[in-house]
Amino acid sequence: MDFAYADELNRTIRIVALKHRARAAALLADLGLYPGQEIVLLELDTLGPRKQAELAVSCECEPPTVSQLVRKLEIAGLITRQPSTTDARAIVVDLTDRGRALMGPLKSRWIELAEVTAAGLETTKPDELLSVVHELARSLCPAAALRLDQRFERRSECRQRTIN
Amino acid sequence: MDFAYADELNRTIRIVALKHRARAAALLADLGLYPGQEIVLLELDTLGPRKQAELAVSCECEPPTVSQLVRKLEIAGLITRQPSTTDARAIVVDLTDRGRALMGPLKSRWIELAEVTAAGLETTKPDELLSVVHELARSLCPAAALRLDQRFERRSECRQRTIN
DNA sequence: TACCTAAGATTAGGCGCCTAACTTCCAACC
DNA sequence: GGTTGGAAGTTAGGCGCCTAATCTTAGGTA
Repeated sequence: MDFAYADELNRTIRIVALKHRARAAALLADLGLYPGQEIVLLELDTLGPRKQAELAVSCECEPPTVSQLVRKLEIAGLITRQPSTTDARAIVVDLTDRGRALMGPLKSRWIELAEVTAAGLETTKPDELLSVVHELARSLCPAAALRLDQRFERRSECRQRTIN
Repeated sequence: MDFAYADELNRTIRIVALKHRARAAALLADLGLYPGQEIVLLELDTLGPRKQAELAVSCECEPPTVSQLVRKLEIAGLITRQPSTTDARAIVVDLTDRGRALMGPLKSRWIELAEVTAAGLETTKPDELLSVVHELARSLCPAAALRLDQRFERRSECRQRTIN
């Protein structure tokens, strides 16, 4: 691979990463959330109460990160942390009513973020976009991509069919 | 747009962002660099000595960020900071010999990062990959995408031609 | 000349994210 | 039943990145 291509690819991915996060930050700001926290909330909403260790896996970040995220979300009154009844080491995290009440607005911002992200597509179709980004994820972290596959099983099957 | 699509798109982009940065961190670690610093060095190498304000623009980050990056790179002995002769407010940053000596290894890691990133592509061709990611950048931050266009003028013209 | 807006840079403080090191507890094994 | 290896969680410290506020200087205008 030549340097020019590599440079452009790396730079562009970096910009997408930076700006996607910045957009998220702007959209989440008036909910009192910082980017990263929304993942935890969305996770708890769709999968139910979970131990922090499980959250770390499904949020694709390390235990210390989830530890801090969860602490601040608890202070904000959006989640509860209760020691597990079956494992004295584990802590089970769940949404509070305030947290659940936030999910509506949060989900609509989440959709808005994706819309803004895909708004400038001209030659690329939505399915193709998802396919390409997903291949990137698979390339950079097979384990994470696999977890994404499991989560979005039906859609990814559809994509497989249209590709083959 | 439905929530399932938005969720998958946002999550996947987030994972790509996280893992791309993690890969960069791993590759840069034994050069004594942290991700973010390489951009400054690459910038100085290709564009020559520049004021911090200019670096902030071309590195796509804010002045305080560049201020800290530059301070640490100076401590590391990779760059110099000298007050501008024409503007008493400005500081001109340049590579030292040690910094220049690092560019070879740095560029090869940069290529390696892009190779790893694109290694898992099956159905997507390199040009298509760049095109899609670039459309994402354009969508999220037109100004940044425009600056990328100027930087990689020839390649982006080629892409335009193959698309139209 | 004096003024005043804007630009360049820094500091302070906060966020997510990481690794390394530590504590507590589970569970399997001798 | 005591021992040991690993899992869950936290703390400490460091990184890039951000916004807001501050200071100094540049450069046009009254």
